[in-house]
Amino acid sequence: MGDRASPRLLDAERRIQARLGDRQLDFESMLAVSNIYRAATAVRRRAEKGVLSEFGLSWGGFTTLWVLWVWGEMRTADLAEECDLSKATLTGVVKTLEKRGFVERKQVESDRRRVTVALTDAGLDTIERLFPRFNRYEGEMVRELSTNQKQELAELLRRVIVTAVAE
Amino acid sequence: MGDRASPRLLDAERRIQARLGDRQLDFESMLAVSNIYRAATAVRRRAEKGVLSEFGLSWGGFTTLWVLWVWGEMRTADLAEECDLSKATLTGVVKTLEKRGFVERKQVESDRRRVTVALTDAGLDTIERLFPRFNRYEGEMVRELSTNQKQELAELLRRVIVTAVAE
DNA sequence: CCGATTCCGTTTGGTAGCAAACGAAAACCG
DNA sequence: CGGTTTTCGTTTGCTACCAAACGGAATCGG
Repeated sequence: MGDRASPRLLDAERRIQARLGDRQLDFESMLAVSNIYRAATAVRRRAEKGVLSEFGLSWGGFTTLWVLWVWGEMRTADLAEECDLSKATLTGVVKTLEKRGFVERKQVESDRRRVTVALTDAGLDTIERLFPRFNRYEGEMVRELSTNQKQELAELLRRVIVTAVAE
Repeated sequence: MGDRASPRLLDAERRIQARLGDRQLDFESMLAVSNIYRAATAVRRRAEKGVLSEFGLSWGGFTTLWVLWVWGEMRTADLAEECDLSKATLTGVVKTLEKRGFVERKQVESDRRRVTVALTDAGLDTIERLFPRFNRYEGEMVRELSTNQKQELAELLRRVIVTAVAE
């Protein structure tokens, strides 16, 4: 209950209650959700300033490279879904990755509306050197958690994801 | 163990291992970190498409309004820190909020480099109507979790935040 | 005092992110 | 076939986000 012990947060809670008047406040949910967001921001910033910047990659760029590495050449639409990005955003990310020489676009002969994206040799080399370091960095981010706690965390988050994604 | 049970993920794990060869993979950490990010994205998107869009606010805009509501008029630098944004980003967010009529800037008389930001009447009215709904939405996002699990989740994330933010 | 330094918010230039509109290509169907 | 509809990826227009550079204002040191 480290959060509850913080005078900073107790103060905030008191202020919020004052603003809310009689209306009830679901403090546990508020804390859970806001911590999800803060953790994600912190972890992303850390990754981008640390490992990723050395390779000239953003979080989204890394994700895209990683997906292509694991799954191989893919159509734009599938790649976007796998990266959890809109088609429009993926177009931009791929454009940047192309500029950096990490990926290449290929027109599909049988259907000229379609385009596939694949790693270049440089992209392959980069992700193969980068991923082990990224995975090590991930380990550092959760180093205060036991193996069980990591699994517990992943599972709790999975339930939130399922709820949030469902329409 | 929901994640491990998914054939989709097992397949991915196998592929990653194949790419990695003999090098070891810290799968628990990978899953924990990637789920943090996916959960944050899902929760944010859901909030922006649901509650927030009705009020013409982004996640960052809402956060800013909320901080100003709880803490009152603030200097730009403090507001940026409290919102966990860079000064530059906050300038933009405040500009948007000003355009929408939610906040106003005030030059500080005693030190003309400084600027404070405060809620307008419209901003106050908005956040007072919005926050209860946002808090209800937060509850929905974690409705699959017991109170203990919410606290557990918040605590596990707090440890990650502390690790990631420390330099 | 006054020159150098520090402090503060904004601007600049870049990437990332989305929805909606678009244009070309394929598929559908009468 | 040929017109309509659907399916693609991209473009457009917007907000958000950051680091670094900037420029005005305050402060510090002699």
